[in-house]
Amino acid sequence: MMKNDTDKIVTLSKIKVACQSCNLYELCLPLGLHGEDLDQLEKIIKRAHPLKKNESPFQQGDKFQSIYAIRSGSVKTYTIADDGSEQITGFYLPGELVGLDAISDDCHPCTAKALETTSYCEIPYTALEQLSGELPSLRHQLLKIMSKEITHDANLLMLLGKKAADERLASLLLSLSSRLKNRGFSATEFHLSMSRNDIANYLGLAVETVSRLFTRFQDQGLIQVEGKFVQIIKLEELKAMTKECTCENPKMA
Amino acid sequence: MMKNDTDKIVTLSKIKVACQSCNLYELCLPLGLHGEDLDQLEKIIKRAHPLKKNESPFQQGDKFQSIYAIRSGSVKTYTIADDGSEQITGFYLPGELVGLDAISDDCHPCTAKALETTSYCEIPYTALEQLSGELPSLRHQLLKIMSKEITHDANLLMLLGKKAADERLASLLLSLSSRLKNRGFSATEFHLSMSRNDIANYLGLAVETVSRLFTRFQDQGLIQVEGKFVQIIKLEELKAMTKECTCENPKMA
DNA sequence: CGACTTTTTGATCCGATTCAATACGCGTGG
DNA sequence: CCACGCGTATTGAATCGGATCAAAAAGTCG
Repeated sequence: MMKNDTDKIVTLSKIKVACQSCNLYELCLPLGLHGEDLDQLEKIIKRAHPLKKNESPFQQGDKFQSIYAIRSGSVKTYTIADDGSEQITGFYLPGELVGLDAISDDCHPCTAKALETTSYCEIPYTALEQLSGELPSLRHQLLKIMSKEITHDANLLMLLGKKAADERLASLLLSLSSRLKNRGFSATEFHLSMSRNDIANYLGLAVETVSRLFTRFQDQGLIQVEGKFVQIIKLEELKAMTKECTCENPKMA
Repeated sequence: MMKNDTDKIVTLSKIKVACQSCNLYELCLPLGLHGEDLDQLEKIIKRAHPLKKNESPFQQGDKFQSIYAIRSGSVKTYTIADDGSEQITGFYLPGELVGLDAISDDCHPCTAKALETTSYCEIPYTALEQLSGELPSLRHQLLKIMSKEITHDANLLMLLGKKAADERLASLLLSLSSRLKNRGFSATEFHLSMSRNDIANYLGLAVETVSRLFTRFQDQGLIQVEGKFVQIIKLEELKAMTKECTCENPKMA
């Protein structure tokens, strides 16, 4: 915890530190690598300057070169439709990989943008793919992470497909909570780096609805909100909310 | 085309035929393999009896063993919530891989069920992962396919997140059309193997809405429907529908 | 401090669900 | 072969949730 905050002020010398000594190395790219394997991975990873808020590591349409591992901060990814409207496709927290969706077409299908000051590592993909041929554990983890992304998306699909507005917001809060928890942060108190607008966009709701929901959740004693800070009071009730409310199809076996 | 239909009647001897001589081998698992590489892949693939309608190659919660490649027919995948309601997460057509979402947790997060008589190949995952360490082209394709699944899901997210009912149905029809086209089938005339109920469930709509939309699309001259047979008349207009109707957020840069 | 953006709150409106009923398709058995 | 029954699909009318429109309040930043 000595560096959650200090992390934001990164000097060049600090940046050059190797994965081995990076305090986040077991979070970011949780590849379960050890010893030599880790050495090899380190060789291909580039450490980049931290992004300032609203800066982008890559833009929609850019040629695909690298995967990005978030070390601290957060980013959102979004696609822009022909008419200029944007759709947020995901929020990424420390320890998560951004850009996996670019592998198939060799070109980024979305733009990533920092929601706050964000430091990350860049992993050239060709090298990663090649290296994964040599290291079974790396290969295993990489496939696993991609699979997780698929599962995650599928869940979200379900969420957006048939969930009511309140269930959607509850799901997002729970998702953030559990992901932060996995990375060693508090599961019940955290800071929303994204705006209400971003949340609304992501959940497929109007900003007004999101705002009203936050108020309602608070009135119901489920959470405590103060601007961007959220405290989850009744985790279990929130969970129940996302599950049971499947008010439809109680017919089929 | 000598086997689209005859395919459904598969004798044991036919099943034993190798990938090399399988007329679908370039569709199913489009891995771009040749010669020896293909030989090696063949060794790990199991051919299974075709599924009859409503049969399942795997159930939600089953231990993850294999990936399944559809050769003919189609399946749906769905998850069952605690309350028993089901959410369809995808439809899979010939040449597509089912079960990739199970890699991360080593257990299938959804059930697959045949929508019609369906033949498939079973690919033991451990062997596939290991083999992909030896064959760069296999590794490359596998990652590519998984990435595509992620992109696909993300698109769907966008669709369900903020699209109106008509745009959703249009998107589904277009998705089926383009996927069938890629596999050498007609892009404009096809058979919907899933029920209206399945479609509604997948798109997050009420059955009645789906039904009304089919009628409306037909009235508008966009498609021709006759039960499960669909003919797309105005492909371009359907496409336009899914794009432009992003009536929201015309504000942000 | 003042201009601008983000968030909240209120009132109205519309699309999609829900409820209800009828039509169709298909397999079974008379 | 047709009658029957059950599941699936279509169509109509009423209701409700969330979007939209409008405006005030709270942050943000130069």
